[in-house]
Amino acid sequence: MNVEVQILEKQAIDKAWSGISSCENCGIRHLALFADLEHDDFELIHKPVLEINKYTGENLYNEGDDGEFLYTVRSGIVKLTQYLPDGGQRIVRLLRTGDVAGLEVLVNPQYEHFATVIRDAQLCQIPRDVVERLNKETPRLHSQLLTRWHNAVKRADEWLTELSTGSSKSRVARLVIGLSDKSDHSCHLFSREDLGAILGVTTETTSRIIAEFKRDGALKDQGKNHFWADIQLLENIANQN
Amino acid sequence: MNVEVQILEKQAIDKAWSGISSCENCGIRHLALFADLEHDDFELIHKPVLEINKYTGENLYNEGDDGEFLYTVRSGIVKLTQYLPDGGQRIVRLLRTGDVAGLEVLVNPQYEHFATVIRDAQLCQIPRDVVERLNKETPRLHSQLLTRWHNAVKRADEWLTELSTGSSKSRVARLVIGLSDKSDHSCHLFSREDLGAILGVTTETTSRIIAEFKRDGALKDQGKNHFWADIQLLENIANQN
DNA sequence: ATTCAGCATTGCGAATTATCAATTCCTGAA
DNA sequence: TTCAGGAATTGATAATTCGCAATGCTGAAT
Repeated sequence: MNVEVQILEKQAIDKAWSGISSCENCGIRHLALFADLEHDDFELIHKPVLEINKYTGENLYNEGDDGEFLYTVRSGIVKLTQYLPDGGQRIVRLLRTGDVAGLEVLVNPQYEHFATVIRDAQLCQIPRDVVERLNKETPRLHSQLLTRWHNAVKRADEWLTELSTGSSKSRVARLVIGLSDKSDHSCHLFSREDLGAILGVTTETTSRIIAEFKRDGALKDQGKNHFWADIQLLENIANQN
Repeated sequence: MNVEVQILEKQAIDKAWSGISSCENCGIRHLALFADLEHDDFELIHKPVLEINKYTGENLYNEGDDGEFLYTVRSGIVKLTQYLPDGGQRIVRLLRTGDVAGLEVLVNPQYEHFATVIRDAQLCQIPRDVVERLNKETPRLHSQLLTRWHNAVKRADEWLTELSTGSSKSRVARLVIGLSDKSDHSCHLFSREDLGAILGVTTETTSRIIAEFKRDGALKDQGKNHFWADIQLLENIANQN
């Protein structure tokens, strides 16, 4: 490697430290893929990691696309969707702060879902090369990767047992609980359509149930899909019927 | 390490090569966790890997148990089940030849499912220590582990989109297709109860639909839950309605 | 403040699925 | 071969959920 290239890379690294994205000093690093990296490891980042903003409704990538980037969610929420041949769709996971979208491209070159922002998000766009290189050169990424995968499976399993088992009412209740902040009872929901696609239930059924929760006082509407949630009551609903 | 221990270990390794379980010469190694290991790596196996037989209905481990072993499925089928607080149960995955049960103990010390044999199985019982040691000492296990996890997620996602979305009839059809051997149209099903727990549907509904498939000629009963399957017809059923 | 478009809600009849209770069918053991 | 017990199937009815259409609500733009 010649000197010029070294300088360019050094600059890129400096930039990464201070400007566009300073992975090493990242505020959410303890949550992120690079949590365990050490100072020297960051020098292996030879391509820029961009910090990007995406707004509700915007798309990160499509199933089948060539997977050039991984995305770490800094804030906001991203949904991963899959479609059936007959057009049926299903949201298979929600990604939140610290989660990674597109992990699969480390194993397979194509994305396996449609990734769409459903709550304004700040993301780190990490070139696949960078992660592959780190994965090859430092063992400190391994355990994070294993943990990530483990987590994805665990969540998928929970999704299945909690959100796809039982009556619609129980399932909506469990979902609402999962989207609630237990400390202050606040709850920010998505469109009824998305909620339905998470639960495998029609938009109307979801709407009816949420409207019922409102009438029963399990949810109090505060506008813009913000609610106050009676967690206890919702848990009762979730565990019966 | 003293000489005696070394000898014991050497014997254990020899045994592993020839007797109880010869991982290096394993007939399904290309499918198994140890696929990429090289000759020297096998010396790192310091505890015996047992080959065990389990019969339908037998249990491998329970959720919450201390995860002492991982199990590679050599033949047969193992179901992984999770329970809801309200008693509802859901089969979240089926493991077949080459799959590993209990991978999660590499990340977390407790099993996350109930693992039960639902078709007579031959298994390799691998002490967690062994895998952890290999994971530490040889990079050749990493990619297998990542691939395994990736696979588990992929399957979980498919399970969700294909087996938990759409009408019961479509879902039963998709499940039957998935359990069919496309080359000879043979299909070996499980109890209606297990099929129901896979699909999140009652035993009776499952039974009715399968009985209907039999009447329609989509399935031809050959006794003991063996069937001949009209894949094409089943696919039509799966993709409509 | 008004308007409009996109969601959310609701009503209603149809279709699906659950539930409970028989029967019938198999299968493995005697 | 017979028999007992578990599993599968079926029936009848209730409960749930869907599908479609109509209506209501909300927030952003004018």
